[in-house]
Parts: sequence; structure tokens; C-alpha cells
Amino acid sequence: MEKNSPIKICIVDDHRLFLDSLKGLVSSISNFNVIEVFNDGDELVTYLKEGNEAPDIVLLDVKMKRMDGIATCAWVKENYPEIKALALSMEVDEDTVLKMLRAGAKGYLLKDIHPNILEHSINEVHTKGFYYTENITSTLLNSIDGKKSHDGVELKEREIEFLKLACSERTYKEIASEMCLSPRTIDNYREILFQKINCKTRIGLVLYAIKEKIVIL
Amino acid sequence: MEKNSPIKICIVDDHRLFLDSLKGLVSSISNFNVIEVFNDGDELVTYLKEGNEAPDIVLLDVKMKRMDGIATCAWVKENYPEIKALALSMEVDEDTVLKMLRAGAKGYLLKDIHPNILEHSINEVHTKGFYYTENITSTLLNSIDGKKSHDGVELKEREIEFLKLACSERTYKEIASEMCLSPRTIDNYREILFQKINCKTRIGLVLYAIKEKIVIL
DNA sequence: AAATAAAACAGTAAAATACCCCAATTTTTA
DNA sequence: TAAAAATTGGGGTATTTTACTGTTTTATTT
Repeated sequence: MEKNSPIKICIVDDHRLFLDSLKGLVSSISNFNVIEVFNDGDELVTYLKEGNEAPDIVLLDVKMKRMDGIATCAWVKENYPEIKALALSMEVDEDTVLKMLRAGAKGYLLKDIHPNILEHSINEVHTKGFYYTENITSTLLNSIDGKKSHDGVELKEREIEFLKLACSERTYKEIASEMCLSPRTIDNYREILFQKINCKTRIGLVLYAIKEKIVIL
Repeated sequence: MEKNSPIKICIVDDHRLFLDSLKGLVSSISNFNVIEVFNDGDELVTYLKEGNEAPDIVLLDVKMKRMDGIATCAWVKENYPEIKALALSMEVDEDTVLKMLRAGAKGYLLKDIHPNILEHSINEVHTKGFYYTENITSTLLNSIDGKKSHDGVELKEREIEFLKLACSERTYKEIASEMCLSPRTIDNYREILFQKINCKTRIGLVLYAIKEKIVIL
């Protein structure tokens, strides 16, 4: 916990490429020392059981094949309560987040955050004992934040989703239930897209979507 | 393409952390030069449209929020055919793999491969023009064996004429007058084509026509 | 010329689409 | 904190598309 001693870190992730990449990234940050990496939760467990050097912090992938992040986190909390686990996940699933925190995770990060935030959160967890964004969802939404399309037409995520479904023989009613929306809302998406794309029939939507390669046949 | 000049690489992935990690990893490999990274397909498109330095190879995430890998790959193939795209994905989904390859990807890699394989595949794509793992090859073979391009559908001249007009925002009434026919006759053409093509909406006609290149966008 | 096939045309009804009106929430912005 | 914007949802209606039932005309073949 001293200021000068580097923070000892382990990384657990079953995506080999990500694991090695992240190891490089974290290692390159001063004061961070990646002492070991593992492809799966039980490898970490085995490593610790053998009495090897314990890390200060574990970066823990949530979804793993053999022993997942939740189980691993729970085991670490039970057997090495001084080790702080920081969850890394691809997406925000409320239920998973809660389970992970209940299992003792000191934070929950999305894998698409900026490296600076990772650095900051590791430091926060190490010094303060925890780090979590006030609202993971809002952080996610902010990072997603819409930008311009190549022909000046800005399409939102949900609009693209609708557009893709419109390029099928589904009726709007079917699209509505597929998107868990009321047919009226679909009506709005249709009208908004008619306006943005400047067309007046569903055929126009389809032609645009294919032309712009939003859907590939 | 000279032996000594480094391979220029762009990376497109909307998982920021993965993107930056991978950038570090790839950059650290000798002869690889990551000239730019992007969070989304359309950022790459914008970059290229602005006339910036084109890469030799693009590492392309398949699932992205705004402009996904398939769409991006198709655009690159269309506009910068000399750039070779290498798909990166979390999982193998037969349909996705096929679409990606159809869109012009020179290879399809899983994100949990060993970094050495990534290095090897980039080199292969650069020198030989492609790199397929056995996994992908077998997927490809599976799809090929059960495939007949033209399902014996013979369209008459007048039907093709109608089909082309159906791929527009014209109403059937307008198509009728354009073809100098009664709307009722158009009704017949429509029904005959529904039967021949095996679909049940005008959208189906449009999708078929474009797929079979009866109409070119 | 008669038989046959095809192309063109017709009425009706039901479903889907398109186009208006508007409002309750939530989120973002000022 | 209030205003503005975005999201989702609603009612009603006109038009278009789709699904049937057919008949008439035109062209080809025998």
C-alpha cells in the first residue's frame, strides 16, 4: 500500500489476444506491475493455492468458459479478502453487474473505456478500495454518442436497428414486437427515417439501406 | 509491397480499451506500423474520404454499433480495393463469417487467438492476399456445398421490366402507366413473381432483384 | 379455322402502409 | 432548475398493397 511500491496486478481473461494486449498496456503504465496473467478463473485459483505471490488487484473478465468472473471473484473474496477484484466486461447487463458486485468486485468496467480510466480506476481501487461509475449506463451512452454519417445523414442506433428489420418481409407490427416497441413507435421511426433519408415508401428505405451498405445481401 | 517498408495498418474496433491495447501490441511487432485507429467503421470511411494515407491492411471488428464490419468492409472493397481487410470477431457465426467474406474480407480471426497467429496472419494477408484458418475454410465449404446460385427461376422480359420498376418508390398504379398496362395486369405480374421468387411482399421482390443483380444500385 | 397458351383486364375484400392529429416520459441542454 | 429535445406511445383515416374470385383479348400452333 506504500506509494513507491508498484501495484501488483493479475489479469484473467479467456480471450488470449485481449489478455496479452492488456498485459502490455497495463505493464507500460508506471507503478503498475503485471505479475501474472491467466486464461481462466481456475488458473488464478490454482496459482494462489500453490502459494505464489498474491497480487493487490485482479482484473477479471466476467464471461469465461470454465470458471467465470462471478465464481472467481467470490472465491477470491472468501479466500484472499485483501485482493481487490476489478470486473471487466463487454457489455452492461444489470443482473450480471449486481451479481459481480455481490461477489465482491470493487468495480465494474466496460472493455471499451479509455485506458486512462482503467489506470485511474486501478489506482482508485488500490487506494480507496473501490471504484464504480455513478451510472454505468450513462457512461456507456456517453461513449456511444452519435456522430455523422458519410452522406450527412445521422442515424441513431435504434434507427439502424429498425432500418435493418425493415429490409425484410416482416410487417411493421412484427418489427415492433421484435424491437419490443409499440407499432406506433415504429410508425415514428418510419416517418423520421422517411424525412432523414428523403423518401416516401418502405422501398425507399430498403434501397437506401442497401446502397449505404447498412444491410448486406 | 517492398520487403523493407513496414506494413501500414489501421485498426477499427469500438471497444476502446481493446483498440488501444491491440494498437500497442501490433505496433510493438517489427515491420508493423499502426498508422491510425478508429472506434467505428464510418470513422475509417471519413478518414479515407479525406484523402489521408491509406493503410495496407485494416484490422476490422465485425460487430460495431454504427457502421459494422460488414458494411465497412464492403465500402473499403468498393472504394479502396487495394486495402486488405482482416476481420476480428468474438465468435464464429456461420452467417456472419460468410457475409464478411462476401463483403471482401481477406481473413477472419477470433479475438482469442495467440498474438503470434495475428502476426502471422497479417503477414500472410499482406504477401499472399488472404489468410483463412481451417475453421473458416470448413465453414466456407459447408456453405458452398448446399448452394445453388440460380434456383431455376426464369423471368420473362416483361417481368424483369416490372421487377426493375418495383425497385423504386413508384406505386403499382404508376408502374402500370409507365408500362402502359392496366393496374390489374400489374397485379398479375406481382403475383406471378411472388410465386416464382417465393416471397410475399414487394420488399421480397426488391431484395431478390438486388441479390440477383437484376437491378444495380 | 379451331384449339391452346399467353397476356391483359376486372371486382371485391382484407391487410398493410402512410400520414395526420397529439401526449406522457425521460434525457439532455441551457 | 427550467426549458428543450428525444423517446415512446395513442387515435383515426386515406391510400396502397395483397389476396382472392374471375373474363376478354391476343398470339401461336395444329
